[in-house]
Amino acid sequence: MSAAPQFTGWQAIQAEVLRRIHAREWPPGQTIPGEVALAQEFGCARATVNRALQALAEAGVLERRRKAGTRVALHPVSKATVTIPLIRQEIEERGAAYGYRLLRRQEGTHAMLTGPALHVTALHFADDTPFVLEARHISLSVIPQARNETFHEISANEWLLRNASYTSGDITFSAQAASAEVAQHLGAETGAPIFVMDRMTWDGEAAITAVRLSYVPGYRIRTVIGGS
Amino acid sequence: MSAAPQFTGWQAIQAEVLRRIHAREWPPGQTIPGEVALAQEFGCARATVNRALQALAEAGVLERRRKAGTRVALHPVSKATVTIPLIRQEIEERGAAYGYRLLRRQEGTHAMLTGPALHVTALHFADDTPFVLEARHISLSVIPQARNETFHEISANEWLLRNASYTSGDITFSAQAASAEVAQHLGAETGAPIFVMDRMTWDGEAAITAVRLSYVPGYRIRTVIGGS
DNA sequence: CATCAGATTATGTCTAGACATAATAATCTG
DNA sequence: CAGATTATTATGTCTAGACATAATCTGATG
Repeated sequence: MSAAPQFTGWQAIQAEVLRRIHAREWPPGQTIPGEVALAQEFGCARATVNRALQALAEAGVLERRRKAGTRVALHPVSKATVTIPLIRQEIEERGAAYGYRLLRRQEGTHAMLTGPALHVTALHFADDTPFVLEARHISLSVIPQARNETFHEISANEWLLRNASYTSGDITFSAQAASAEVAQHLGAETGAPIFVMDRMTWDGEAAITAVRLSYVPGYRIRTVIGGS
Repeated sequence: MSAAPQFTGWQAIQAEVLRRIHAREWPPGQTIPGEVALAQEFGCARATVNRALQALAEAGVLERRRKAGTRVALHPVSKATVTIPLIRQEIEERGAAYGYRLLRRQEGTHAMLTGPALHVTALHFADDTPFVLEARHISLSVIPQARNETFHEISANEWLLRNASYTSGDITFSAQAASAEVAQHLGAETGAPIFVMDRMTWDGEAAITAVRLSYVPGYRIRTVIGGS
């Protein structure tokens, strides 16, 4: 072994490993050579091989366990990374003009939030046509300064980014039938299939905000997997 | 300064950096100290700091540019990783019995695939109730051995995992109104909001398969962000 | 035979130093 | 002063060696 075509950089090694997997040289389930062996074959330091394999493990292509070694994942668990953009950003990236209108703002409570909550409903426009309806609840005990904001000029979406930070969140996507209210705001028929994104964010243990985004019919979210 | 509680491991450093960001010690947009400075402060090697910062940059929390330094991202672009499980696996993880039935299998062509294609329609059940309708097109020029498979016992979903590998893919999620046919198979009303996942996979330049999964009403996909 | 303690081993991570690279800042030149 | 060239600098990556950690394997023991 040697004469190895001098792979330069851990990304090159990652590519070569991927090639062998796709070429079925290392079929799913098989244990691949150890890091030291690969390092010698590729003519590089073990740390370099480690970097490459670790990245592939994170991507779900490999499964690694101490002592047991590294195996090609049986079920290449496709992990698709969906980037959740700012609404304004998403609209402007489509080449449309961003518009915003506050629909309602009132205090109350919410099942998922402790203490008083601020309820804000607003509509985001792309070139004067409704794009997404934002129904949000903000915890006033965690973010009291929200009380002083009218949300008339700036959306809660952006205001929170500037005034609060979160440590974790939870998102679900689903398809819902448009209620009469949602349909009216989005300019759709009642009962139309609506792509809905529910998000909940926490700062440590404290729940900050719960939001439901109802997108205009035809909306789709796109993502790429394995994109080299 | 100093007395720094000996941060051990790059993950600890990552945590500390995250803490400073959340605590607004390093507000969004601000350039944080260079790697050498941090390494000295934390009492570790620069490579360790590098590992931590690189991971955070990959997560979208930091923006790094050579010479310019490292800045806290202005828009914490939430990157949610959605794991796309095998259908069987997803059903069994819900504690339901998996069932499968082939509905149709015929040769033809497909707009996104070059050459002849095999069209397979099948239904996946959870405890005898329909769960998802799979409408798939397989390129016969890329995967000719698909011709010899009846897909009567095994779903195309699983068969492809065992018999083909992909290098890249493209997924879109959307909400669609159930067509009469879809509604009938899923036991839903025509026009009901259906969560739809369209997937396209390639092996290099060759398009392998295009599939549309129409989920039973009420289905939702869930993901977590920032989960430590 | 079943169980537990110790030897083995592959991965996980750190270190200290080095060179590469890209982008900014400074300087020189017409 | 504008434009081109060079110096500087922060990140990107590699190396060689070391120790840590967790599993597995081995063998001894009851």
